[in-house]
Amino acid sequence: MAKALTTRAEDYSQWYNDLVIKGGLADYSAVRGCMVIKPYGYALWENMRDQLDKMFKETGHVNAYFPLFVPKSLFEAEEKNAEGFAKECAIVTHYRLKNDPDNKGKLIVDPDAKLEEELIIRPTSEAIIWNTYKGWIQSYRDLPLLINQWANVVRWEMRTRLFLRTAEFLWQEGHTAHATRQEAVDETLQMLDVYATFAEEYMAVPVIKGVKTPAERFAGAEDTYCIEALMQDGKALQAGTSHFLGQNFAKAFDVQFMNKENKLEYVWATSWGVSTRLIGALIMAHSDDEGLVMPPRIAPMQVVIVPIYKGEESKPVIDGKADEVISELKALGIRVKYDNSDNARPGWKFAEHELKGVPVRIAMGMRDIENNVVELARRDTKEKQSISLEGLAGYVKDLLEEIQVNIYNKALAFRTAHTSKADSWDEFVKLLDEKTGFISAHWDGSAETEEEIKEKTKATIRCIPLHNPQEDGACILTGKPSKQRVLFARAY
RNA sequence: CGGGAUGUAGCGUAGCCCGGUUAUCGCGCCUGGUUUGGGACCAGGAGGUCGCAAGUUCGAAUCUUGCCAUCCCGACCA
Repeated sequence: MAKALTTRAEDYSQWYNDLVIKGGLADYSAVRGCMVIKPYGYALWENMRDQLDKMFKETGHVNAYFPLFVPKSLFEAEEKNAEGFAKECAIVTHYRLKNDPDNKGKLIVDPDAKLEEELIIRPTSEAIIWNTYKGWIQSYRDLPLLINQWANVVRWEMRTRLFLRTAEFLWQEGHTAHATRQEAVDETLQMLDVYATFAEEYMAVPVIKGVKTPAERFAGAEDTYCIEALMQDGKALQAGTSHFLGQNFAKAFDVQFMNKENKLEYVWATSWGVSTRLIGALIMAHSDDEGLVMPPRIAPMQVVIVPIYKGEESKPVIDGKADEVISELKALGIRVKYDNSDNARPGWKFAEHELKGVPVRIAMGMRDIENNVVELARRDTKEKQSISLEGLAGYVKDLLEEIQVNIYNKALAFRTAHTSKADSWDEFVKLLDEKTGFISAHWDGSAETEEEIKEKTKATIRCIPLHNPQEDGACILTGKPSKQRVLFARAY
């Protein structure tokens, strides 16, 4: 029991930290508020990224790259956007160091190397991108412009948490320009669907699509759409956002195009992004007290094979059989690792791969080979069974799909069990404290009420779900009339 | 930036109140060997600016002051 994990019940935050660090995904770095993504965590991110990238390309987008630095004058061009991010920006003021004359071996900032204009390290790239788009768009023939960027951004957060909120994080940001409002709105909703599909079908995390209230809206957007996921501690996590930016950025950066009628018009814009925060969502949605649970479709390792040697003479026999199984699995496109390292015994390897969340484990010893079987264990249910070597690869392929579906259903059942309706303030508070999760309740639509509910309970309106049924009701706080329920939760 | 706590080996820790040989223990690490069906065992070994600085003292991990860092709770947030 060398690597005992903290359990969910003992300390949820510690459990999460243990999973990230001991599961080998990431670690704290020497830089305050930043993290190091370790190879296993990065492999997971690469799988997620590749799939998302494929989906972006299928919907007509291309990738490009824009500068890390945003001159302050560009940054401040769209006022609301600038104001929204101003409090969390890292700023470059100088471009040179020099030897400290008073302290040998130390460096100081060279006061002669002060920049005339400060550079903001991008907290998001709207400003630099729209400044660039201005030069790319003249005619309706240049539209739509559908570009995505894979990048890092910096937001100087007060408090950080691995994957969920770090000072620097990896993400993708799509920035599109369209000739009409409708086209831009359609794009915004299309990308929201892409995110929801990715979350549900690949990450096995059920999400609710919705629109944010004005108070929760992205700085500079006309509408912010989001996908909201529920974590096992009953808190919600915003897993992705898609913004309809209207003509705000076009006007701020003077991006106009000549339409078919030979008239100048401002373009319509969207932006949308998901980040490494998705990894945090994945961890908290599926993992258990034994460790991570990786959804097979994006798991860095889908299958691990552990040989169980008995005496030197068994090694070539087992290795030989394992080689056959590995080539069969690989032929079906399955990511498989043969863990024949000699520095850990089988029990240690079992526990280690459970901690890392590998969906399927195959154990092979002489006993199995004599009977033409292997021991197959699935991570999601912890079930073990003996399976014939005949047709094993096909069986594993089907099993991986079954596991994918099963962990999605498990997460969905959890969310269903933690989604309730509240029709009075008392009921609302009670549900929030005792049952936790999403609470569907009436709200009078005012920012003041939203704020007061937040102050009293720490619960925020996560979203107004799309295709929300309309029904008459009374606001849980003020009793004023309301036309629809909105989704409340405490959130990360 | 406000309130609270904590800094001892890669990790987790004892010692501190009440100053006194060579700083404790576990895990991990290295070497050799025996092992391998749920986190092996034996033998040997390496690893420390006790967060930093100053002070008190014959003597400081221990007491005092200052600084730094981290964590938790707020505010902020993908």
